[in-house]
Amino acid sequence: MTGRKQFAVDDALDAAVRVFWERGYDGATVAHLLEGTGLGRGSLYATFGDKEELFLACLDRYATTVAARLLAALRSHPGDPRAAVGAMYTAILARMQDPGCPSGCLVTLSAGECATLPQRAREVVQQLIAGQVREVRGVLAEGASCGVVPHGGDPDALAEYLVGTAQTLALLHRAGTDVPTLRGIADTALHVLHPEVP
Amino acid sequence: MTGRKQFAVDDALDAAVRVFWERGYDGATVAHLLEGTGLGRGSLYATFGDKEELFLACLDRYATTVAARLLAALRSHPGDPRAAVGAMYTAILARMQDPGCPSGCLVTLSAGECATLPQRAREVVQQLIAGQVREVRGVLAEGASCGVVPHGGDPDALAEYLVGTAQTLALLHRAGTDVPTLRGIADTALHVLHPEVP
DNA sequence: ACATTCTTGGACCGATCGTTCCAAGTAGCC
DNA sequence: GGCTACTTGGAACGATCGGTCCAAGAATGT
Repeated sequence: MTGRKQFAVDDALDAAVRVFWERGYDGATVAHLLEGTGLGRGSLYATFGDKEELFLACLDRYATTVAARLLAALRSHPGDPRAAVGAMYTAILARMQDPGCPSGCLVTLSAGECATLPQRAREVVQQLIAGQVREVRGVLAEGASCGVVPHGGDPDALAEYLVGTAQTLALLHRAGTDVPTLRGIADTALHVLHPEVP
Repeated sequence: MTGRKQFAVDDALDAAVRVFWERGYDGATVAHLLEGTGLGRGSLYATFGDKEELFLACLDRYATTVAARLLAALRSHPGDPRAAVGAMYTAILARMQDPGCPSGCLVTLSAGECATLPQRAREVVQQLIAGQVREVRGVLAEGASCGVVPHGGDPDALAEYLVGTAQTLALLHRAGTDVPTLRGIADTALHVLHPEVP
């Protein structure tokens, strides 16, 4: 029919990300992916390989586009960990109010699916979460050297806790919790960085 | 072959809970349920109806057995919300170290699956989460009247936050996080109930 | 103009999904 | 001991799953 590709690979990838984001790895069928991307079977398999490979490509795409914006928010307040993490939470909540965006977070969704995920996908998901923790830990360390993080406990646990809270927001959003309630949860979580209270 | 039932319904239900708990609603096939319960197709369908009805029965069973134990821990420290929620977290973490128990929590797992769950199941999951929040809110209110909860913000948000943290523990456990790390997260989260710090 | 290379949509595949159905057989009742 | 009511395991069902294959046709190079 054509000779050269009739579509932009990145556009199709974005569409596939959206399908997985809406339905999860198991819940997204190839038929859903075909409908979402607008591709035919031949094009999809020739371009992306099988469902697992496509999913891995989608995780990567998600990390470099969607998650990257959250990371930018996190880094936008150097030296002030509370403002940095707060900005990340705010960015997450803002995205949830975009009706064009699926609910929750692809990484959180996939983390819940870990038990039934292909091994490579499970490993990538774990790496993505570990990467988020590493980023937050970096921000905290930077702030601690400026004397802004007065927390007395384990800094590693603090970073995991803050990332875990972000995943809580995504999970509860997926379960139908409204954004104002999530805002309250995020604000409450940030009190840990604030022993002297609001 | 028999004339009267050859198995205890509650035992079969417990086995089915375990299967759903391990693989989620979508991931658990009827074949898995047959293997897990040891029943034949005829017995399973005659006793529990279709997969959705069985799942609803499993959610109920889970709530009245597994979740009930966590609730008991929560209520075991009347007047001391921090000890109460801490005991609940400890009970969650203790269960995770039981090798005979699937990882995470059936409710949390199902919350992540909400988008692809049958409507009635989704509603039940939301009700279960709302019930947990109500319980924690009750404990907090009881403690506040005793002057133990010094938090200045929204008490509803505080309850949702504490339940959300429990779900974080379950989600991260499912994703492979080890229990000591989860312990650190739980301890960090409890600092919110402790403005004057450890 | 021709041959080659690549893309494309759909037909098609075996496997597996959830569900229905039924012959075989047992327990309880009169 | 016959009759009814019930349970049971497995056969079988249509639908759908992920994946393969291929004829048709368009772009490229010479």
